[in-house]
Amino acid sequence: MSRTYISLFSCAGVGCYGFKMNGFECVASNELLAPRIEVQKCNHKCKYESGYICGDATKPETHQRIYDEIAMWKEKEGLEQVDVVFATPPCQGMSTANYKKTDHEQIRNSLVVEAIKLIKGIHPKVFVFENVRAFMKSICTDLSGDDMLIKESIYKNLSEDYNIYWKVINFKDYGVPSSRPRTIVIGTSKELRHTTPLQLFPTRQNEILLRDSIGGFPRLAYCEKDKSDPFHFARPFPEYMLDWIKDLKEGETAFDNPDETKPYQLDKDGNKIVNKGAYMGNKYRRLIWDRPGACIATRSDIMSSQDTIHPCDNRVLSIRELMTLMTIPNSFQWTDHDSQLTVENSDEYLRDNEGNIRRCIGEAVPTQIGKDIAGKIKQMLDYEDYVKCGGGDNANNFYIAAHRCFGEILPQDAFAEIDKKKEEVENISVKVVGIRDFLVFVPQLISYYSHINSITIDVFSLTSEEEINLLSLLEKMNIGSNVHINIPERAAEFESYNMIVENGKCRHFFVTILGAKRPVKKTQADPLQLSLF
DNA sequence: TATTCGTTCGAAATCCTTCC
DNA sequence: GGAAGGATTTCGAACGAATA
Repeated sequence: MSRTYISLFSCAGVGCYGFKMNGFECVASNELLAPRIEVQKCNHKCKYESGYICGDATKPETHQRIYDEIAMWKEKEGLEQVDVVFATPPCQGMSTANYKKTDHEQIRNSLVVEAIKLIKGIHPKVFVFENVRAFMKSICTDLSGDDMLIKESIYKNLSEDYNIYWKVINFKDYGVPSSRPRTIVIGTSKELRHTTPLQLFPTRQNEILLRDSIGGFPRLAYCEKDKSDPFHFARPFPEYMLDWIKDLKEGETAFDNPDETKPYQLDKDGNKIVNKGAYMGNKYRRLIWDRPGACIATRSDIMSSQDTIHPCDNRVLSIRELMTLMTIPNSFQWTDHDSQLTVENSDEYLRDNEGNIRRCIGEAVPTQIGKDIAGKIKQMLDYEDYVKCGGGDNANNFYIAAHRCFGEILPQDAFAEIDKKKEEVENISVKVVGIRDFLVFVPQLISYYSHINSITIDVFSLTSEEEINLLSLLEKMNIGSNVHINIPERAAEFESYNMIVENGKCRHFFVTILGAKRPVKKTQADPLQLSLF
């Protein structure tokens, strides 16, 4: 049977399309707005029509419809347990682009609580939240009725059953050609013996420049349409605005123009009012070819919104260009008759739907991110099944080793400290004291620094038995060519480390320690640790 | 300093009902 | 059937705080 998932606050299903590309079946998809559900239908997201659940997630009947759908799948399809719940609750209350947010946004933030409720009820093998950078630090009203951080609410309600790991990453570093800092929270059921959240995060990739992603698209003059693609056209705007933008170089905003070509508005008497607030530096601004694209927002249709102007044409980006910047494949359908749309017959359709499409793109999870995470989930769940059915368990990676040893991933306070430093490093050296600290921190460390040139880890304070077993484990493992693990006799006289991990916590971060010679203390490993090997 | 899954506002367009 | 008038939705542009 295919892998299954349920998506909550699914918008147009752009991120979910990545699940589909990995062969996942959608059991139920909940979204408030009907036009967005229609887009999902065009892409045949759900196997059954009843899987498209258009309704308010705060209403009990909406929850019930999701449970009914699961029950139907259990009966008809032999579903035992939903594999994934993928939730992307609305983020307006947390977005920093929304300066007019008020306290009532907390009500909307609390939609995340509906997702938590559903995850508790559905009990999937894995859950994934995707949201804006401030997600975990925002306040919600918890199931208990108390106001607390979303992070606290997630841990309070779900950490009993799930190992949880979260990171803020910028999707431009993960195969998406436009900037998009987002929080990813992944939880894996503690019933899974071989999977931890660390393994399911997207894989870091080199940045993709605007030139390399949309540079090859046909250039378009004012109001011109590409004859071969109805979604690639220069959206019309008033002709007088051409003077504002036609001479802009990449990265320049029309607000820096001389007075005669500054953006203006006419008042009731027909007098020009020149607009220039303190924060208008990215409005009426041209994008830059040799950088990744800017974050795609909901109002990509107008030049007065943020970073919407093409690097050299006098127009905003076309729908097709936006799709490319959000890694939405051309096979993704916005209507049930995409293939019949032509430049000649698309005007009416676009008149009615362009706004919706652009908003959907601006609120989407890039397909590539959904695809990457879904692919990793599938791989690990297949492995779980393989072992369960009697296949060999090679227990050959750090994540599993740490997982079995301690049963859960430690809280991430240590890594929050690293985040605070915000230093771009190419090489790091780490001293780790003791097998326990090694198993708890090194997997997270390697995951965190997977993109850098080299990670050198010196491990101290091992018993002879631990040392032999660790060497044997290392031999079997595939931990990446940038990771070097040594078991030296003692720290070199003038050795310096970027980080020392000792006594169950990271005590120093990026503190260079010269002459860090310490007595090697032999400790007795406890039976649990030994049983690992 | 640069950036951001946005909201608000007025105005225009569209929809809907009533009346002649 | 079509004009008038009101209700609702959509459109175009303006606009700033929080965060890193």
